[in-house]
Parts: sequence; structure tokens; C-alpha cells
Amino acid sequence: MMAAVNRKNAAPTIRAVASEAGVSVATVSAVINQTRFVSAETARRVNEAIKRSGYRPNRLARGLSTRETKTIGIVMPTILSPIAPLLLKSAADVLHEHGYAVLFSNTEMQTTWEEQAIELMFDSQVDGLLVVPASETLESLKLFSDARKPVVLLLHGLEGASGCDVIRSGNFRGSFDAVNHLIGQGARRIAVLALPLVSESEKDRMNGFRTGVLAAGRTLDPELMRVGAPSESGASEDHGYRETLRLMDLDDPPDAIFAMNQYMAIGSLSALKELGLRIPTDVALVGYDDLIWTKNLEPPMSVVAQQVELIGRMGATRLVHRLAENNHHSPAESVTVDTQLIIRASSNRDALTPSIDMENTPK
Amino acid sequence: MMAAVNRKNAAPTIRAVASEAGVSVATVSAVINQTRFVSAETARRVNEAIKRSGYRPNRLARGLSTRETKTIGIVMPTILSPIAPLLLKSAADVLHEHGYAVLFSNTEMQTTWEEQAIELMFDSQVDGLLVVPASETLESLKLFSDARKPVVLLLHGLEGASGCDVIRSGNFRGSFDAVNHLIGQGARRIAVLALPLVSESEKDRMNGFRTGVLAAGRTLDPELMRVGAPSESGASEDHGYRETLRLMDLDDPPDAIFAMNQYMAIGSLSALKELGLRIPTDVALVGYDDLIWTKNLEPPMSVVAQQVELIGRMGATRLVHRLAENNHHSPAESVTVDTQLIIRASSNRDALTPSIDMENTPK
DNA sequence: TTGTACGCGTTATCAT
DNA sequence: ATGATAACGCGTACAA
Repeated sequence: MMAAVNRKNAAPTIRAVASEAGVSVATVSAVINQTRFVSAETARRVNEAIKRSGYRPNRLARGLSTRETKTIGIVMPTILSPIAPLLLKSAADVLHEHGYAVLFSNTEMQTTWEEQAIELMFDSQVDGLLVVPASETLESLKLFSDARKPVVLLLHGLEGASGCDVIRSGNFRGSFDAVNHLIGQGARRIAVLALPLVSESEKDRMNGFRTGVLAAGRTLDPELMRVGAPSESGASEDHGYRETLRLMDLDDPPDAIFAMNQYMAIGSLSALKELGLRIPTDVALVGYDDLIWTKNLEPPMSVVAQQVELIGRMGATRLVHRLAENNHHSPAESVTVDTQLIIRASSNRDALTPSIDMENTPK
Repeated sequence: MMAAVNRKNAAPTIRAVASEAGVSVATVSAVINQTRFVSAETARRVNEAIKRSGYRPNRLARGLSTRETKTIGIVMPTILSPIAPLLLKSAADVLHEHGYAVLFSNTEMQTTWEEQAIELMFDSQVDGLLVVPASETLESLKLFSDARKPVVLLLHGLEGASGCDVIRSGNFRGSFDAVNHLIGQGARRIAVLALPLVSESEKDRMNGFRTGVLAAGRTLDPELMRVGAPSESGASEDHGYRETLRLMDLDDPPDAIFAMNQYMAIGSLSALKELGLRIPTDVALVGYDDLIWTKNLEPPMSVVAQQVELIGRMGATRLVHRLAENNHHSPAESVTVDTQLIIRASSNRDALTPSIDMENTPK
């Protein structure tokens, strides 16, 4: 009978390599992880055995033993939002560069699933977590704080998650700047198409808007504030379209519209054009997020742009550092990444004198 | 002295639960996995102990023992392509519904990294793999076939991967239909802006174009075939812009352009408008992939649309079924999901009589 | 410089 | 109906 070494078709284990090379498993482990000195000759034999057998270390077993999986979880409410792919990519790139695998979960805005996704990642023993929170609060994050595993929040904070690092996007300031810009362009009545005020981001955007209006000595007209758009892109666009028609049907319609996501902005644009209104002369328009095609619209649209890539990179980097330095105890850090107001024709009354629109011309 | 059960701050193990409930670990395991009968009373005690201790099964340990991780890997060349997010979402949704975790890797078009990513997933003991191949061949997939682990290819096949299921997109037919449509609109000289011919998708698209032209009794003019665009969106757009300017500068310029990705199509559109050409009268234009904003361009753009969501769902479903039925040996399946030609104003000369463009009007 | 043996947290195979 | 205990594949004290 043969030793229990060669179960048919099973992947070779470290033990198989050890016996193949005529050394102990400790030695094999040592040469793989460079964890202690091994004589050149022994190392050579081991490496040869590894190559011959096609041995590959089992990350599960390693993780079980070391209590480190070199895996981090990323959970976001929807990968279909226009900025999500870049956020995922920039974060994942950094993580991959540092040898981490990425466990991903799209929670599709479902509160319960968001919790479950986080639990799933915890159970998978991820070393840390990157979260774009959708809910107002996340019970399951307690699992991570109890286990002293680092969590970094992206885009906005979360109630009761004071222990987490947060890489915020400057939503308040972004809206505030947009309103100021519109006022500077002579807008008297500014309408807003806002998202449902659930997460910090949306609240901040709305507060920025309010503050901007009030700070300019204007009053807030509830009729001009349409809160609560569907999140799905097509539905959101329809919403922007319809609400704009209603707004322009008011006795005293707005002469500027600030849409807090880009799909609503597009719908709004369609409606304005359909009504035969001149943009920005009759109504100035500012949207949110600078997507690749935003500048190709007619007219090119002004937007509040978030530095999505930077946010993703910073979040991942923060996590990697915490993990590397066993930096689990230093106080949570909070950073806000500024937004940038990009002014294009849709809101630029100053530039109405015929001129070349540089933005619309590829280099 | 106390038993080695309560290492400070360590997560409770199945052993802790067992002793807490006064039963053996086998019993605890049994109630968790419903793997054998347990008396109601015992089960109650166990469940209580689980709840009290906050015990959560360790998926690593479970995977090590069962050789099933309930995790599948998804690797794609870039999440920034316009169709990638939907592909990821639709696949991940199906997988999540079936209790699978998703290990994700963006390989950013790097051939070596693509291999490494697949190896990483293999080492992580994923149960199966979903791949959008970027390279012409993938050595590392051999790891999976050797281990009899299922792999499903998405969007297009791969040389030497005959063992894998493939959910193809109908690229050949898509291009073929586009050309036929343009010819039907009276186009005499059709130019093409093609992607680098590396993966099967791009080759198929190009072949569809060639076949369409030849089948109509026309000849292929190399001057009208511009192959090799950058993959990054902005660069791709610039490329489309520049190549279009050159095309229109020919002695005998084209009267129709087929752009094989949507960014090139946008660049092309910019160039045509800048040249003061009428679309589709002077030049008809057809792009690829129906993005949310494609219909909002001026004029709304015709495209070859891929059924991305369906492809993602089918791929994930196929994988889940193979896993569920231990269906690892049935022959590889190959399916092609049809593309759909969506005709809009940019190529529709028939509809040039003034009329309402329904597509451009939200419901 | 290298080897032995135990632990990581489960599941699964025997017994009982 | 339940309990002991051997895998699973690896890292790592502790020995030698």
C-alpha cells in the first residue's frame, strides 16, 4: 500500500513537496515565505520540487494559520452609479498592488443585503473593509470593530461609525459652490432636483444648497425644492424630465436648476429643450458628476465634479497602511476630498458672446 | 487556571459554543448545517449558545474542510468599459442570490496581471471562474481544468480554452447588420473605426464588417479601415475624432462611418459636426453599445447594442448549475447572445422628413 | 541549519 | 441521538 500522499487528482500539498525534496515541511515553508535561513543547496532542491509538482500554496490554509487572509472586502450600494466603477477600480488597483485579493459585493441599495454582505465578508475573514454606505446605520460593522479590523468609509460617513476612517467627498461645499455660481450668473430663483435624503451625501448636498441660497440673502421656496428621485438611471432621468416640466409650469418658474445627479440633469435638459427654452439664457443648469459624455451634450453641461479616483485611492491606501503598521489603534481619521465646479455653457451666461467653446473640442 | 477557550478578544469558535451548550462540536455542526437529526431540546440549547456567544462560522475553515468555498472569481480586463459594470452587476447578483461570495479582479488590460489574477483566485480556492478574456490565450486557466473546476468565458471565446463554457456576444452579426443597414440607407463608401484586433470580439466585429461590405458587392478600401484605437475612454474619443478628420480629408471621403466602440463614435461625431457636415445626410454614423446617454446626443446615435445584462446572468447561472449538479463533466456549452441594431437619427436617412423623434422624448 | 509536532476552525467518519 | 477524533493545508514554537 502507498502512503496517503497521492490521492488521485488532488493538488500537491506542502507535505508532498517536502517529501519530494527530502526535507521537512518547515523548511519548505521557510523557503516559500523567506521566514528563516535555508542553505542554498536545500533551497534549490525545494524550489525544484515546487516547480516539478506545480505546487501552489493554499491561501485558505495559510489564512487559517496566520489569521491574515490578505483579502479585503469592498461593498457598494450599486456598481451602476456613474462614479462607482472608477471608485472600485482605483481602490482595487491599489489593493492588488499590495498583494490583496478583493472580495466584492454589490448590495443594490437593499438595506438588509448590505448588512448581510458585510457579515459575509467578515465570515470570510477579510483583513479589512472598504464601504460606501447606503443605509443610515450599519449594525454589522460592529463585527469589525469588535475584531479590531479596520474599516474605511468612502464618499460619506455613517451614524454610529465613529471608529472608522472616512474619506468624504465635499458634498456640502460642492452644492454651495454651484448655488453661488448660479447666483453670480444672475439667477434669481434657483430650483433643486434632489436625491432622497438618506445618506450623509445627499443631506450634505441639500444643506449646501440651502446654505448657499440663504447666505445670498434669498429665501428658500419649498415649491422649488423637489426631493426624492429614483436611483435607477432611466427612472431618474424620467424624474428629472417630469419635475422640470412641473417647475416651468409654476406661476413664477425658476431661472436656474441644480440637479443633484447627472441622470436627473439630463432629463431636465430634455425637458427644457422640449419647452423651447434657451439654456442658459432662460434657465441655467448645473448637474453633478463629470461623466465622459457630459461635455458632449448640447449645450455642454456644467457640473459639480467629485474626485472619485482620488477618493478610491486614498481609501485603499489608508486601509493598507493600517494593516501594515498594525496601526489599528490610532484614532480614526476623517478627510474630505474637495469637489470641483466645472463651468460649461449650460450655466455660463457671461460667455454668451459668440466664442469657441474649448471644452467641446478634443485636443 | 482556565481552559484555553477564552483567549482575550478572539472570536468564539465552534468548540466554545459546544462547551457552552454542553454538547460536542459534532452536534453544533449538525444543527448549523442541518446535516443530521438533532433533538429539539438539544438544538434549542445549541442555538441559544450560538446567539449568546455571537458565534459565526469561519468560512476559511469550512472551505478547508469541505473543499468548497462558496466563492467564485470574476476577472475582467477593465471595469471602466461602458458595459463592464452591468456585466459585473448582473453576474454578481445571480451569484449572491445563490450564496456565493465574489472575488473580483480588474486586470486593467495587463496580460501578465490577468494570468496572475487567475492564479490568485485559484490559490484562493474559488469554486469556479467567470472571465472576460483580454489576452489571446490564458495559460493559467489550465489550473482550473486540471482541478476540474468550471470556468465560463464571457463576451467571447479564447484560443485553447475548449473546455470552458462560453457566453458570446453576437459581434459578427452585429457589425454585419450595421453595414447592411448603412448600405440600405444608400451609403456607398463605409469607413470603419476598429479596435485593435486582439480578442475574438474585435476580430469578429471586423469580420462582420468585411463580410457585410463584400456581400453587398462592394470592395474593401484599406484607406477606409482604421484599425487600432486606444482603450482608455478619453484617448479613444480623441482617436475617433482625429481619424474622422483624416477620413473626411481623403480625395474620396466616406459617406458613412461605423465606430466599433462608443467613445470613438463620440469623437467621430464631434469631428463631423466641427466640419459642418450634416448627419446623416452627408455622413451616416453608427456606434457600438447603447449607453444611457447615446440617445441624448445630437443627433441621437444609432448603435449595435449588446445584451450585456443577459450575458452576465447567463454566465453566472451556467456556473451555478455546473457547481450544483456536479455537472463538471458534461461537454462545454457555447451560446451566442444576439446583438440588437438600434436605429436612430444619426443613420436614418429615411426619416429625414421632419417628424418627432420618439427616442429622444422621455415617456 | 533543519525537523517535530501542535494549532488554526471546520466537517465528516467512525463509534456508541 | 450524540460524541471522539481524524483530516483539511499551512505556519511556527520548540527541539535538536
